[in-house]
Amino acid sequence: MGIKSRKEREKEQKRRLILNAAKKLFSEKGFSKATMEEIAKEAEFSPGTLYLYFKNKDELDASLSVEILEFLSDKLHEVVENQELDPLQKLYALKEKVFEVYNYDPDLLVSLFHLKTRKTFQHLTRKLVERIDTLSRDALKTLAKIFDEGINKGVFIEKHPNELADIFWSIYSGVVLWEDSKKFLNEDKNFIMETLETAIDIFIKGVLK
Amino acid sequence: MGIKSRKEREKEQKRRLILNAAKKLFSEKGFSKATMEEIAKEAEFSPGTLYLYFKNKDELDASLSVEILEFLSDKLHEVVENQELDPLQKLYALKEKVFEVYNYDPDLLVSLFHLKTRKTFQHLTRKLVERIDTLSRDALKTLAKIFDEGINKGVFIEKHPNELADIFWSIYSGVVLWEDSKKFLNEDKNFIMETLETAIDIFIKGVLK
Amino acid sequence: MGIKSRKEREKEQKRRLILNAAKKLFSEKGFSKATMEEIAKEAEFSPGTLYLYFKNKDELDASLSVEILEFLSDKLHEVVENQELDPLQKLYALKEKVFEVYNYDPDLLVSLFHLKTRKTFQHLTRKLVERIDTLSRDALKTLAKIFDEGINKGVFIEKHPNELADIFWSIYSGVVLWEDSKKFLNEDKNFIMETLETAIDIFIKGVLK
Amino acid sequence: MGIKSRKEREKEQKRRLILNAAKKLFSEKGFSKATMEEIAKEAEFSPGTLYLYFKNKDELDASLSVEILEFLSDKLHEVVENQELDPLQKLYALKEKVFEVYNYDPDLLVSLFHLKTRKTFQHLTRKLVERIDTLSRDALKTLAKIFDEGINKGVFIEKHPNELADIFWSIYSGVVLWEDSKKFLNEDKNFIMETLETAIDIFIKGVLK
DNA sequence: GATGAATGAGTATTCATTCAT
DNA sequence: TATGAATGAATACTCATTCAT
Repeated sequence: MGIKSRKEREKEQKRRLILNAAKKLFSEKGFSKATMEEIAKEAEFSPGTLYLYFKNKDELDASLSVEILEFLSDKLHEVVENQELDPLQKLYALKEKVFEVYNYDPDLLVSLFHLKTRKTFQHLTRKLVERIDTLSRDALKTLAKIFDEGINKGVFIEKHPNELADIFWSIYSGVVLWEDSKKFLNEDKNFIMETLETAIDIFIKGVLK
Repeated sequence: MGIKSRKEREKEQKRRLILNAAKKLFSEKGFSKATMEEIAKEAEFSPGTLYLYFKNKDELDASLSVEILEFLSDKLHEVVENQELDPLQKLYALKEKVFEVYNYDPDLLVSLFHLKTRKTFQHLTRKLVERIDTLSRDALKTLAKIFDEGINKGVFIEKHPNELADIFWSIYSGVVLWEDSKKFLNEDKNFIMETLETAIDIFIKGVLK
Repeated sequence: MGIKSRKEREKEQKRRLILNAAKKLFSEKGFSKATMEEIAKEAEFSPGTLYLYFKNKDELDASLSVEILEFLSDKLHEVVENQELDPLQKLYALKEKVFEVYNYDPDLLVSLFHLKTRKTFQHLTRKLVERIDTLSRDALKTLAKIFDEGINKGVFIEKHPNELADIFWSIYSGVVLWEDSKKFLNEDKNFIMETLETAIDIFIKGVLK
Repeated sequence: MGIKSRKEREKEQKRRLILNAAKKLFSEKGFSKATMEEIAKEAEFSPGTLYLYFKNKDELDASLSVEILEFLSDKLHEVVENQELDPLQKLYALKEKVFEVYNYDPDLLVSLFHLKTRKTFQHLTRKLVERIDTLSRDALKTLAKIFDEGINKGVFIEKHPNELADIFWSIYSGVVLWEDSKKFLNEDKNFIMETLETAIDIFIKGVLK
């Protein structure tokens, strides 16, 4: 960490331009229907350039997920490592972080889910698969720490912390994906924030002893 | 309704064979990566035959969702219309139905979700779009009735019944999709039932006044 | 051997149409510069159809070589198994067969050489690689038999029969490839037959004791 | 001719580095499958630099052939112009030269053959095409001189000297290419020298009156 | 109805070549 | 000179869909 050359910074910026273009098109049209040519055009590069930064389409998609997981991971750590909060407060702080993630980019979760529902890691470099794996586990472990602390202090119901962490995450992603999907059945949209808030409140009430 | 000729029954059976093959492959590999040829082979038909029963790939996929929604709708009605249960009992009965659906076919939900995240209904017949829309709304309305009753009787917290119905459904699908996706990160699997049970219990505790 | 259905015969005919188109274009423009689309057009099929008969471009090329090797193999066996000929007569009969092969299709050898100079069998099915290997070895073994017999009978110089077979084959392919290549330096062409005849005569004189 | 500035010498050295890299990769993978980037990496230059020394890929390839032809031409002249040798001795001296060429660089011939089988000179500068043409004809003419002398002195069989020169050359290249190609069918390798020696001995015996 | 061979538009990917630095 | 990032035309290959049998 520390000083990066201008070249490196420029390279990273271009990488991000591509990732942003891909995120936009993947969440607009889905992974399969978004073409590399469109993504290139959106990022204002030629198709060939995409392949200087990403091995192939799958790798571009997966790199997107890594970005998101890294962002989530950071937010989770901020909460867990805040010494001034008790477990319940951490749960509420978590809710705020969840909103923050959603506000930062409402499509993040949808993009992430594309990876998770894709059944094959065949075309990805081993390195990338390992990074995704590590980040995923780390995020859940961090989440589980909060529940562990709460259970130990007798504040939360006695359940395995991992299971609670899974449920918290399921609710988060379930709500976002569900509400997001309703757009296409012509429902009013943008209830996501409200529904999410209610859902997490109900969850918090449910896990209290 | 009423008497169907043998021909009609045979036709329906074949339709179902195709739908089952499609369900299997769509949930295994996703809509885009499953090919019509594979589906045909799985159903023991030739590719051309699929087009005698379904206008195109999108329509096959959507018809699948109709099937699932009809199944879910039936289960929901059974619960809601059972006069002998109070709202809380209905919630627990609902949990049992959810398990029933999952046991009947663990892939149902994954397949349904494919529809919901598809971004275009362009290739579907109007009739089919309307049927999906009606079934979706009906299912949620039915679910909302339980919460409405519970709120009116002062058993559940005061929230909009639709919102609670959405959350219930989000949790259900969120858990299944999340746990399902973990398989690919080499986690132990088949925790779905347990996690689902805990999640719904927490939810029920959370919605009680 | 045996009865083939009309379907099978038709399929084989179409396969041959494609092989002929490929042979023509590969020897005209070389493997890399001949496109699948051109080959399809030449064979009066659509590009997709080529892939119903051959897994990929490499496999199409290799199948071409198999054809040639099978033809050569047949001719060689005819000579070797002719009981009425002594070794020297067989060598002259071989010369005739070589002309026959060349007359049957002057491009055969050039096409075959494309395979031999290609460095990777990676994209070929194992089955095809094995077939090529078997045919190649068999052809050489058959050729070696003639020399073995000649050496045993004291007619030919004492050298390893395999080595003589290799040299015979080298001369054959060397002459054809060399004379063929001269066309592109604007030399008069079609000396191949004459040069080949002289070369083999010199060889035969050289191997006699 | 004469004194070259340091600059010029340096330039020539770099040119040679590129040619060597190209020779290696062209004979390993063939012209089409060897990429300019690989060649650049092998030569420890950047891709752009290659274009400072060669107009394009075809020109690089053709320049390679010129190098080889010049080398071969030198060796041939050494033999032909040696006044102390009679025709038969020249033939044997030629055999030694052939080994010398092969030992100097076993890939030379394979690379040369790439040029000869290339179907288009379109992308080459006229100057280069003419140089290749001149060198090729000169080499053969030189070779033919030996046979001419041998025929005139009544030592060799009565055939057109050009034809004998062609056959000599065919045998040389045929053996090398053939033995080289066998590596890929998993045969033991490095028999080339032995086979070549036997082949030329048989040839010499065959051309003697 | 059922077949499955044939189609051909659509797309990911490669790579010779250029050019701003 | 030398670089190497960027280009974009070229092309192998796929797969939903059709239609003659």
